[in-house]
Amino acid sequence: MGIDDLCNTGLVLGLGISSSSSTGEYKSKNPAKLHHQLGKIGEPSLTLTLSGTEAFDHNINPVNNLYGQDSGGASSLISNVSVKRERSEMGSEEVEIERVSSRVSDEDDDGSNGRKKLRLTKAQSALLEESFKHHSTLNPKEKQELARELKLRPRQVEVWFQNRRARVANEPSCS
DNA sequence: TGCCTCTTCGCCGTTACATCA
DNA sequence: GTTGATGTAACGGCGAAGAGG
Repeated sequence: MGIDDLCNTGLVLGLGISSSSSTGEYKSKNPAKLHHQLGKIGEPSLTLTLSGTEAFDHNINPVNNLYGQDSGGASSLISNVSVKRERSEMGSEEVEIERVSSRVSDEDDDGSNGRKKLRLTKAQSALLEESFKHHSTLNPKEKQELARELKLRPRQVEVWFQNRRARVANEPSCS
């Protein structure tokens, strides 16, 4: 997918920080810490709107459907180890996700613990790309919002951004 | 004040899966 | 139907930095 494709998605994205912190100065140079602090200092807001498509439901690929989406954006079929961070990020909700996921894993019909590979839909990728254009890193709140909008787990959003940053780092600079 | 532990994050290298020629 | 190449989601480990004791 190229940038041109993104222009045709009809997606509208808004990102902003609704805090009174107008200086934009944070203690840490480490983006990780910066966003950690940012999450405490202000209340970043993220607005995602799908103006050109209906719900994702029309675009969900078979893999996504296989994962089963709930209202919190949590996938039901996830590995036992993948919830390590989200537990601490989201508190009780993530504990629930972990509980459900382990249940599903136990019931894995073919008995294999191999990971299923999620393929993001075009709409999901477009939204992530659009968000990435604004910020190559996400603070926890933005991550939560994005995950909710995309019906993905926060961890999946986080991984996507990680991989995306890695791709950018490996891309030859074009200008 | 300095040290230690814990927590959270991003980065890196790698693995594993899905798709295509 | 099989195979190798490619793209990428996901994992595990590591170090950095802040918070709290």
